Amino acid sequence: MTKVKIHSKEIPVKTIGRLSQYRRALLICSQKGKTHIFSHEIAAIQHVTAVQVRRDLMLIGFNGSLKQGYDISKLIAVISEILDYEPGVNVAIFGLGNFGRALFNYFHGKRSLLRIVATFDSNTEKIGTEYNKVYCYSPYRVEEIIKKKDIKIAILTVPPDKAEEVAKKVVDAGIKGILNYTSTPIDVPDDVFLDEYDMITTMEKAAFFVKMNELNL
Amino acid sequence: MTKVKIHSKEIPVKTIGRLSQYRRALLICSQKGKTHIFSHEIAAIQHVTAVQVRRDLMLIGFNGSLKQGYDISKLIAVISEILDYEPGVNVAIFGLGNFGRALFNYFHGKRSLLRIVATFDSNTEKIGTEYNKVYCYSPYRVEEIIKKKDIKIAILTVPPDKAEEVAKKVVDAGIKGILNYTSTPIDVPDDVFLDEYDMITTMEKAAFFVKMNELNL
DNA sequence: ACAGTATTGTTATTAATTTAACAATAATGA
DNA sequence: TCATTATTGTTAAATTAATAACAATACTGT
Repeated sequence: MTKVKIHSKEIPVKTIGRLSQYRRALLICSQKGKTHIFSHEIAAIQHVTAVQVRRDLMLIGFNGSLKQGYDISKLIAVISEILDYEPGVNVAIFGLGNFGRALFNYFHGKRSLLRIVATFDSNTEKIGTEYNKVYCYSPYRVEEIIKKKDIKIAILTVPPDKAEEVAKKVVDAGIKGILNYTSTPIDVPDDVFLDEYDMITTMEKAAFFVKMNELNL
Repeated sequence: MTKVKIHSKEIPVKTIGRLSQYRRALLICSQKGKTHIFSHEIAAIQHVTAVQVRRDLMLIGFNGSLKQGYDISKLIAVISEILDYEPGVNVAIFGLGNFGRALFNYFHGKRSLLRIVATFDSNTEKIGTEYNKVYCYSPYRVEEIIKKKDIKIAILTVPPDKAEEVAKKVVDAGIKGILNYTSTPIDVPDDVFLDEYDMITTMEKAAFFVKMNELNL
């Protein structure tokens, strides 16, 4: 899926990602008391080009004024209208190791409409405990809890050899979005959103560039 | 930077990333005793298309045989020739919170040529201690240690308001690759590799898709 | 009043990436 | 022997994304 329809207009998924970034920049500016902002200012904060900002905002039909630029609070509202989903989306973390806990903390309270409402781990010492007030369940209860708590997004930080199995299980239970942080690529049906971020690949790319850098100079 | 020269051929950076993925798939197959593999098999493991695999391998000049496909160990060797950098690249983690430690563990021992040789944290309780045998230094010693230990890649997991400052500092000290896991976008000179992964944006994208999914059905 | 300036909104162009198409090839088996 | 099959390697087309170009506009200062 590369494009999405909003107000009967096709919008690239990449634009959606940038809108989220723009909003973050806008929220910070808003907190500082700023009321208006120019495309090149947004661009500078999120290191994209000003043209791209204008293009993205054009796509969602948001207009700025020539002398003041864009009205920050209105733009936040419009972006939120697009991105947010009242009354929010419930999220669960699968695998409560270092990574899982780190993501939990990284996230905790940052977005009121995205709530981590459950965690799962196969370690019997963790099952039944609470981490930051969120209960840790046994893997046996995946289906039951996903349905009962209406969980729609799964964050996968399980060991690589468990990734596929867990992915299958959560999709069957009704999960509609997976963030896969294991090193195992997984397959999901077309109607499930999948993001896979693989740090090892990223590191290898970085190392490759270091090599290029040194060999070509 | 979108393309790279290898053997006087232009190779897209995206291909570099996929080569890293292919190698991982190949290593697993190799361990299972498999000696040859078809493009569609690699494709299935890493969920890309077979055409793309063949195209990527064409770009690096690797040939398979018509009936057996690609020789796994030779392909691993060729990819390693491209990606790896003897005698390895030294890496440091900046910010030894949950996230930093998680990345450390995730990584530890996975790639012998990519070594985490130092960590930095401003917490005085952590400074001077060792985490998994790797020393934690004070931020004051960034420049000194980067140079002394020949560190080339920085993983940033510091608080968002410190990201830019730390980035500037490490670039000045000679870092050539940054993996930025803070929520603050940073700017680096053209010759420094930068990867920014922002989990909040990703989550918001996932939530957006959940919303689309439910509204359109 | 009017030239100069800075910015938006939009179209056009270029670049990058992916997907499709297909000839070439080698093995298989009737 | 010769059609069938499965696969590679490569070129061509299509798609997607980013960049550039520029008219339109509204404000500023002279």
